[in-house]
Amino acid sequence: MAEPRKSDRQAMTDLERLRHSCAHVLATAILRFWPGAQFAAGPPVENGFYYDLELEHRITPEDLVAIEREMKKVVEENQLFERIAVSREEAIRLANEGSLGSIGARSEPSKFKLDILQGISPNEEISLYRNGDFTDLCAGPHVTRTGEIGAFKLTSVASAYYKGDPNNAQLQRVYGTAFKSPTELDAYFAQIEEAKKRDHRKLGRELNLFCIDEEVGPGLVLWKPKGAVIRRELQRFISEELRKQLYTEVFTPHIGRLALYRTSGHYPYYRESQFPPLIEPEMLSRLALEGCSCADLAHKLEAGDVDGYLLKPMNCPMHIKIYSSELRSYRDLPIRLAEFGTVYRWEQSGELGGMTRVRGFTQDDAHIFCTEEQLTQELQSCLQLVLKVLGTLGMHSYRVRLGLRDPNSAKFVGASEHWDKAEEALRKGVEFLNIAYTEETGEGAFYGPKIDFVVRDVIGREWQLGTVQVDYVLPQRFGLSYVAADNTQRRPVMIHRAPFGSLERFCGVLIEHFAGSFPVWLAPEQVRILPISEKHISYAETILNLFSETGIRTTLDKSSEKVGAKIRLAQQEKVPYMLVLGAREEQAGQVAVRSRKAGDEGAVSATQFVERILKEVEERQLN
RNA sequence: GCCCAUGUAGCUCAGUCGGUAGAGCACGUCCUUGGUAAGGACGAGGUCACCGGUUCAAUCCCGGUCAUGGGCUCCA
Repeated sequence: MAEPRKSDRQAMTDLERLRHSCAHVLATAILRFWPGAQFAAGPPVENGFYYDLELEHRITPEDLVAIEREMKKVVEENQLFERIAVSREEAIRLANEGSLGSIGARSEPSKFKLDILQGISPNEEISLYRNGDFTDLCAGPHVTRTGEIGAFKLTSVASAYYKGDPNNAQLQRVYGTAFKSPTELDAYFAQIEEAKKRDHRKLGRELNLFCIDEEVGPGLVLWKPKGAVIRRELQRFISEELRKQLYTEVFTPHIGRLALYRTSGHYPYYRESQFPPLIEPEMLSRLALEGCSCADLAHKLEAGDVDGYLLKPMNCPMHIKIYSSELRSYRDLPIRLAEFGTVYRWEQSGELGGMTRVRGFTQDDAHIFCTEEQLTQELQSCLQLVLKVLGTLGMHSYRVRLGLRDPNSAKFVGASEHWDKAEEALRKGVEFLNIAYTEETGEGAFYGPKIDFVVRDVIGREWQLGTVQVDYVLPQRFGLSYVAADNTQRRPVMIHRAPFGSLERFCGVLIEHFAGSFPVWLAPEQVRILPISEKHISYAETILNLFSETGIRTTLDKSSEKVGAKIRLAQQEKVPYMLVLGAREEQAGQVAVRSRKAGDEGAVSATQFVERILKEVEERQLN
């Protein structure tokens, strides 16, 4: 489940060593075209390697072809990779004369290499690697000769900031991949092609699940009838579980006063990730008369001189207000408020994509208000719920991340003793459930640590789905309290949790997980009736009515196509069950069952088949 | 937001070295009534993303905008 984290270079696998060496070959080839290119870092990555470089010329896809040809030559030259240990002074001297990440000395120093050198600790040995006439500052290791790189391909060029910091220089990043043999390379690309077929954006369109309309807005999902069925079934599933666990459901509006989010701290600290505030019409007119500029308005909003409404970026402040609307006793706790709450966030335009990264989404949200003593137990229940959800859907390839605060970052608020308690409670929770997890600093929410369930999509990107978070900060900011047994006012602790995370993202991942072939309980269309000819339509309608009355989502294909064509269409649309109805079935009162997966299953009585489907739905079978 | 690429019919894509466009699938009508992955004929469909420039003439060349895709950054 958990990926081994790439740490020290000595731990490089053979494949990583090969790919890292290929990055050097890439640099060698690029320098033959542009000797002045400044190289930064060129590590192996999950599916290949890249090398970052600064170069005035923009590398085009055509350039990649030419570079690839040149790389082939370097491989054919079968150059020896030679390790050279040097003193720090010598390395700095070479960097200053431009000889690192370079073919020979140059007029400009190797500035990135120089900077990297500065970061190497004094007790660490500094090494260079040379292949042919290309020398690079590099800890290695490498393959022995360039000829060992059996097969490679450059895949794309993108931009990246030096050391990932947007304040640094913007570099060009050339991506590629490499394998020991051409067979493996081909298999890799074939697998990518295969994965693309289950891309939720493609399937979402083909299966009419959802669409995103330019005029409605980027990152705003329209759930079409078939997608809506899936979403409704997922919501129903969650609601059932919540009822069992004594949650209560609430509804809250989509907008709220800016003041609310000032108290919570979402505004103005996260204002760049929110839709800008809505200003009351009267206020807007008055400001216009005063000749207020946009800059003034922004300033007034930030300073709190002008109020407005915010499209809600989170549900918690509203749920907090429901909590504080009554006097609470320790006897009432825990109070568990759940809502499928739609929130809006201004995600950066370059980050939007399909259903996995959107600007408006619905969380299967809930907030639990409890005493500190109840915290551990509640966290365990929440984590169990997430596991139940993922288990029911057969999703087993996820990793669990415990997101902690970064003590050096100003992003995190709240007392450190609260963070410690919260982190400890979460750690206990995952350990109690015996889940493998990794701890990552800086991955916490601003108000507290969290457990995230992270999955990968078809192109290997990671997405956070389910999340369980502990929060001491918001109860304090909103002055929440309950009356304890000793008649003192105590502060409750809050848990934020969402087993799906967001319905949009979860559905996107789910489409890919099932490759569009949803289990019966989720399938938008569960049964399609295929009469052999028009003569059998009236029998087909009888069957349709019988099925529809039981709540089974059934349709009838009345088209004048032959059964073969009807079957083909139903298969393409991934309908789990087809019922072929002709004279034989009509006479016997039966239905000929064909399943999406197993094909022709023979005839059974209609009621028998209804029972089978109802059972599969009831048990949420994964078939 | 940044870098690169892309934008032609509902979908997948051709095409025009500048003279306002084409295929397959889907869709509609008709014929066909066929037993487990494509029966046939005809037809309708496009301001070639949008705005501006160059030109006698722009879908094509140039500039800008928007959107999509891949990265980067960010992510409550």
